Order: sequence, then C-alpha cells, then structure tokens
Amino acid sequence: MGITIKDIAKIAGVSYSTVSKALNDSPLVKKDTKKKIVKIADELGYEPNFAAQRLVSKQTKIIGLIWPTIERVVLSTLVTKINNKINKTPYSMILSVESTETALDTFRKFQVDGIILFEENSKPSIRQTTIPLISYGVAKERDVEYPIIDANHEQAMYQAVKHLYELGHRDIAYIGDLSSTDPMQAEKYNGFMKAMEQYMLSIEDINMIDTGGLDWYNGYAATKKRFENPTYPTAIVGGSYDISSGIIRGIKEIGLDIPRDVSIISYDNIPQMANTEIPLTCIGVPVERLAEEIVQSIIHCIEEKNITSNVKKMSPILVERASCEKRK
Amino acid sequence: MGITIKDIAKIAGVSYSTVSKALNDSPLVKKDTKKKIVKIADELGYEPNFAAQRLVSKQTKIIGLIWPTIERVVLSTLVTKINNKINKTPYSMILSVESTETALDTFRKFQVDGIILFEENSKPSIRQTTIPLISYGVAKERDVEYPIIDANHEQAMYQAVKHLYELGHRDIAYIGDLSSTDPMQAEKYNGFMKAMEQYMLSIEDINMIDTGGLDWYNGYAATKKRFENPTYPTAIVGGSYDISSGIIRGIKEIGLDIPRDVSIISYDNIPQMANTEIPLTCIGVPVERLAEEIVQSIIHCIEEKNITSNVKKMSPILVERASCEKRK
DNA sequence: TTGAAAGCGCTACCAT
DNA sequence: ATGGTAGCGCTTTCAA
Repeated sequence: MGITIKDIAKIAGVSYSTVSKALNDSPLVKKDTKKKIVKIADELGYEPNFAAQRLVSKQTKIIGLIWPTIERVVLSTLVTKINNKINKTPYSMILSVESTETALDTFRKFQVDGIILFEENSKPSIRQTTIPLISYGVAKERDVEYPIIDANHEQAMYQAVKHLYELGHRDIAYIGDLSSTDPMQAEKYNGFMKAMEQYMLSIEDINMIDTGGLDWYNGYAATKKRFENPTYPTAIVGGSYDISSGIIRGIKEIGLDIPRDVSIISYDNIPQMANTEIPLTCIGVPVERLAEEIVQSIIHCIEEKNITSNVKKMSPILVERASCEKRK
Repeated sequence: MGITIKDIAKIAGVSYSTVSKALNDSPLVKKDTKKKIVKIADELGYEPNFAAQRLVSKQTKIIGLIWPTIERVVLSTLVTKINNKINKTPYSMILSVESTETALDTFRKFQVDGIILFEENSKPSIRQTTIPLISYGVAKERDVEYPIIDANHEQAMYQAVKHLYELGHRDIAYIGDLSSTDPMQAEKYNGFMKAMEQYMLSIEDINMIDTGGLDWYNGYAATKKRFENPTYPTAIVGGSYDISSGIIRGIKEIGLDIPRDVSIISYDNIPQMANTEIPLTCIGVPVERLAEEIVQSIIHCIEEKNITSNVKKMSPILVERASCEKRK
C-alpha cells in the first residue's frame, strides 16, 4: 500500500488527526502547520485511501450512469456532455453499459451517491433503492417512483409543423421510426399528428413513413422508397438526427434539391446538425441544456435527499439552418 | 446505513466473525449454522459494505476500461463483448469516457484492480501506476511500459490481397482513412502496400483512396468520387466496417453490382458484417477473440502481478460472404 | 491549536 | 466449530 496520513504525521511531527484536518483544509489547523503538512504530503505523493474515506464518510461523490445500449450519436453526445458537466462539480461519473438490473447491482455495490438512468424500451421496476435516481426517458402517468427528465416531444412537433406551415408548406410528411416499442418514438409521431390536426392539415398514410429503425440507413431507404412516387411532399419532418441524415442522402440521390424542392426539419438538437451535407434546421432540446438539467437534478436529489418523484418536460428550441425555406 | 454482519450476528445468536465466515462460505463453519446465517442475511436483505471489504482486503475485483471517444460501431461492439466476458469472471467492469489522464486518476481513486486502455491517437505516458494495465492499440518498438494487444494488420492485409489475387483480381484499390494520425489506420494501408508488392501488383495513386475519416459517409463519398472515373478496379479492400458499408452504398448507386462488377473485402471482423446490404467478406481478428484475449490478459496481469511488457499480435481470420467473387 | 481515541464494517488470525 | 479481537485508513468528536 501507499503513503498514509500516519506516515505524514510521523515526518511532520504532529498527530495523524492533525494531518487529516490539514489535508481537508480545516480551519482548526494553524496556517503554518497546514502548509508544512500539505508540502510533505505532496512530496510523498500521498493519495487518500478512497475506501477508508467512504467507509467513514458514507459518501462516494460518484454518480453512476446506466446506458444499456451504446448506439445512437445523440446519446453518445449526451453522455459526453453529462460527463463534462459532472466534472465541473465535486462529483465524478462512471458508466455502465449493462442491463439496467445488473447495472443497478453494480452501482449499489459501489455505493454511488446517485444514479442517472437512460431508459430504453422498458421501464424497469426499480427495486427499492435508497440511492437517489433520476431517469432520462418518457414520462407516463403511472411514473411516480423517481424523477424523470423528458423532452416535450409534443411541443417540439407542434413547433416543427408550425414553422413549416408558416413557410407555406401544406404537404408535410413524417419520416421516423414508428416500429419500435420505444415510447419516445411514439411520442414524436403522436405529437406530429396532433400538430397537423391543429393546423387542419390532413395527413395521408403515404406521408407517415416508418423507417423501421433508427439508423441513418433506415431513413435513407424509407426516403428512397417514398419518392418512387412522384407526388411527393414539399416538406419532411425527420424523426431523429441519424434518420434525417439518411433522408438528406436519399433526397439528393433522387436528384432533388434541399431546400428548393423539399424542406427538411429534423428532431433532435445537437451541434452535429450543422455538419450534415445540408446543415439541418432542427427542433429539440439542446443536448447542452439536457445535460445541464440532468446533472443539476441528480445532484439536487443527492444533496437534498429530496426524492420527490416528478416529471420535468424540457422545452425544445428551433434552430434554423439551411434545410428549410419558403415554399416556392 | 443498512444491515451489517453485527445485526445478523445478534439475531443468529453467534459472533459476527462467524457471520463473516459463513457469508464467505468458509469451510470452518458448520453447515447448519451457515444455512441459518445465510437465511437471516437474505431475509434482512443484507448487502456487504464494499468499502469496508476493500479497505481490509485491498481488492476491488473491478476492472476499469478507458475509452476516450465513443464512436465507431466496431469499438462499441468490442466494449460490449469485453463487458460480457468480464461478467463471467469474478470481476466487474466500469467504463470511463474521459481523457486517458483523467480516467487514470479516477480509476486510481477507485482503486480498480486493473485497467484496460483503448488507445486513440497518442500514446499517453502512463505515470508510474502500480495498477496493472494493458492496452488495445498499435505496438511500436518503443513500447515497453505495459502489455499491448494488437491486431496483426499486416497479415490481415496480406490475406485480403491474397484472397483477391486467387480469385483472379489484379486491379485492386484500397479505400480507407489515410488522413488520421491514428497509427492503426496507417498500419493497414502500409500492410496493403506491402502485400501488393509481394504479389507484384502495381498500385496507382488513384487506387489508394483516402476517405479522410472513419464514418460510413466518408467511405461513401470517396467511392462515388473514385468511380466518376470509368476505369475502375475490379476489387476493393475497405479499411473498416463503417467505411465499407459506405463503399457498398456508393457502388450500388453508381449502378454497379457487387460482387459481379466489383468485389469488396473489408477490414474488421464483427458479426454485423453479415447484415450489410451485401453481406461483407471480411478479414480481421474476430471481436469475440479480441475480447477474450484482452480480458484474459488483464486478469492474468492482475493475478500474477506479472507486468511483463509484451506485445501480442492477434491473427486475423478471413470470413467469406457475398461481397467477393471470382473475377469474370 | 493540537492530540487522543472511538468507530465506520469487514476480514483474518489466534484462542477457545 | 465458534468467538474474540486486531487492525485496514480515515473522519470526527472530545479533551487538553
């Protein structure tokens, strides 16, 4: 094992409790003593024993993030941002890519101070955990066990349709994943439908396009197929970043111009949206904001022990780029 | 805090050291006593205090994986496989997506028993860590600090070229990322060049195609550009899974048939290769094997304290699928 | 301002 | 086969 406070105490000629205080910057230690002790600790390359610290303090200052599947760009970006935010606090983050149940076990063992859960598909029954937990996922009525951070998909779709409507578009299609059991996807197209109704725009089945998946290629293939029919919409709402990048590909290959022939607005709001072939106009909660909210929220839960189960619907923001324009 | 062994001891009417032994399945405890104690522990929902355990045992049974960038499919797959393998041992895995330096600090703090490092770009100077560490990356001569698991890229490229040669192909192009500072990419095209020489195939600049990146789209764009020139190669070696899926896309859109007009063999060897538009013939170390080797290797380092710095070059395997055929 | 000592929950050794 | 007990390295009273 390495250096302990006792080693330092011996060298400094003080008691080890004084060393402990000094190293924790306690005001109970004289400046000079403190300085001397810190210097010695540095020289010796002292590293506090984490296990010992937490054994007595009951705190790990660690937040666990459960991410059952490593996949979409949007989520990778979110993980990275969350990590960055956490590093600006006294906490650190660790990640588990295991199934929710297994990950919860691991984190319980670690005694992390708090858990962030990315929900995919199913809503796991959280066995009574004393560990504060918040979830990034879709809020359903029955959710009362823990706080949920959700994006306001309905509002997002309303704004998307509104934007297109105001640009003069009337034939609007939705291309997204309607197949999955992921409730987030369902929320999006429900929101889209509702918005279309509000604007009295009728929607034909042929313009409700199911990609059957969330990869760029799904969006690409669905688009090509749709545009085999020469009567095409003047605007498209894409269900996600990946899907929309496939849509762009598809439309360009058909020989149509974006945005002259077809306008596209995509769900999701990440910086990468600016780097697609045609910079994408998009609607969604900025990842930056999402990360901010998630981190603040979990730390609040940890520190206030205030595990009120509530739902926070985050407001989307529209970012205009090159993929949308007035209908000609 | 929760239940401790002392609580259990009180209820069971034994000393807490007996409880400790019983819970650790020591042969020094009578069967009946053991059974009784375990039962009580279960009923109480006892969970051992990890911090206390490691404080005394000096072991965490945790392996940390450092993965500075979340990106390519191949790596996601590898992480998942490694995680699965580790879960079959007494160890668990945690992941850090921070920079190597920061991640090392975190893991030091956690006192993980071992570290797996995915190297990207630079080779960080590992400040003297007493923690066993192995790396998945490219072996260079000067590497002597820690064991490295590497794929034998040269051999892979040799086999790829050989396979194509034997199918009658003479005009072979390489499409891969030649731009990055990632030494793994460099190894691949060097290997390709060398193999071409050995088969006395001359390679023209126009057939050494730089995608300028590792995304599918880079492969796609590079392919389209190359095939603007009607004199095209009869076979292509793709530099990675993602790139090759882009190549397929590109070629199909030009209206050529795979493998009738152009054969493709891709680097990397993951199950997803079977699911591309045209199932890809590929060459590479199977992820499964890679994961196996990495996990075995780190556990060996941990348990034998045998931190000999060596390099293991893993042998690639060729898997034939639909994307390659005899030159017509 | 400093030191002594209790104790966090557990393992492992020695004694019984 | 079981119990007693010394620590692991640290924080945190309480006393000096």
